[in-house]
Amino acid sequence: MTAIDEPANARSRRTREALLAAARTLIEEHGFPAVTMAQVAERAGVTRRAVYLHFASRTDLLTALFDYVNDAEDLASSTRRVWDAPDAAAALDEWARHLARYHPRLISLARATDHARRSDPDAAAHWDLVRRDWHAHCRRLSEWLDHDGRLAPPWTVDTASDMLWVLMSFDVLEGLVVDRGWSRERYAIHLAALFRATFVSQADDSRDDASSRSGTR
Amino acid sequence: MTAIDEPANARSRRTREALLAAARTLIEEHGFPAVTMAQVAERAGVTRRAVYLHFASRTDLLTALFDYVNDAEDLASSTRRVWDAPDAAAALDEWARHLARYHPRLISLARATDHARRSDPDAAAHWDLVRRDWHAHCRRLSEWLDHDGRLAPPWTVDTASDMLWVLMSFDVLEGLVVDRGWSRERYAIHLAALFRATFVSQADDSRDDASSRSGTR
DNA sequence: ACCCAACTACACACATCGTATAGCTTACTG
DNA sequence: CAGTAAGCTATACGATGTGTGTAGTTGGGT
Repeated sequence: MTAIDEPANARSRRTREALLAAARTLIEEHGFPAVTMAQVAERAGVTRRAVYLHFASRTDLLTALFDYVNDAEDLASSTRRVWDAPDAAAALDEWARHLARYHPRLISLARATDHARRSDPDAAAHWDLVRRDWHAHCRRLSEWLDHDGRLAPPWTVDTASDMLWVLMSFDVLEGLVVDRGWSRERYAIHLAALFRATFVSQADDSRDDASSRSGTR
Repeated sequence: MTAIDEPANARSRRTREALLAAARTLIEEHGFPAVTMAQVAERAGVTRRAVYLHFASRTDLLTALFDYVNDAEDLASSTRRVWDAPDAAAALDEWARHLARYHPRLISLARATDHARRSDPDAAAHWDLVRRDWHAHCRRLSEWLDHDGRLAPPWTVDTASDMLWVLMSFDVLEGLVVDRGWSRERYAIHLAALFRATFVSQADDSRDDASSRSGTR
């Protein structure tokens, strides 16, 4: 899906990258609504018409950019730590750290995509795919917690998944990190505290072998 | 502030109301980006030009509409229950119920305002005022909890206020109630559970006079 | 019956998206 | 090292939407 036009010209590939880079910096500087195709073209050093030779529409450019950044920023290595955790409770901590580590870089693009999806069905479809994927992660965490017997009442796998999922909201992240000036560190710590207090039941932690009992492998 | 143009004509007042009602239903049906001034005018039965005799811009119409609905829906009576609670922990429960009771009616308008503020400084300013007001509520709750000696670690009044504030996010509400199909009841219960587990320390509830000790009056 | 505010009818300037078309340039290929 | 096709430019166009300008018409209040 990423490499549909793979056998493209060298020049073409360069222009495409320049357009994506231009769009990215412009969006991060001024926000998506303020960024026009003309501006992207100008910053990339091409004609406005040329942009449409690479991207069918403004929305198409945005979604391609989102995927591009998602790939470039090495999402996989950040989530691996979550699934490598010894038990579900530790995984939840890592999940909070992952959100604090990885998502801040996506804020402006996520905002842009969220903005676009309100007026464009294509953007909405793309955004839904991304969020569906996130929800699967949250479900996996909830199931793990449940399997370890540490899912606190009144939570079920379903409700915990949903709640974890909405807590990934960029509104939450942006509100704290941007509007209220929280550091990523502070964000990670307090989000982890919220997760733990809310979803993790106080099991017999005195038994030190508890972690080995419930490992993944 | 609401009645700046109070001495207006009877016809003028009727038209203004018709425009607000038209805009409201249209936004709730199709979302703000899809609603044009021409459509609002048509539904209200006036000329597009006439809309600009009542509202300086599309943003102005939106913010006026937000305030109008906020007043009409009787916000005050919904929040009163929070501050009438016997103690801070109960107030937090009421706060969750308030959010589940009152905010769903505002979803489309809040989405619209949030959308508009990305591209319009005036909308951003108005939205900031509303959110500042919300933050004050959250701070009051946190201070009450702290005063009752039931603010759980690692929370401080500052951090708890901020976290409570971002949890008011319409992303959270919309994600659960719209995307995941939660009922308001379910939303209220689980939000209250999250609040309680996260922010309220397990105090000596056995002492039944604890509530009387920490009342507001 | 009068008058002024409120509204209409219509035209304009401007921004932005997306498309069309003819021609020029650059990179690959034989 | 030419030839050629892909990639790009230059320029124009249609469609929508916002917000303004202006002259004329209507209706509510006195």
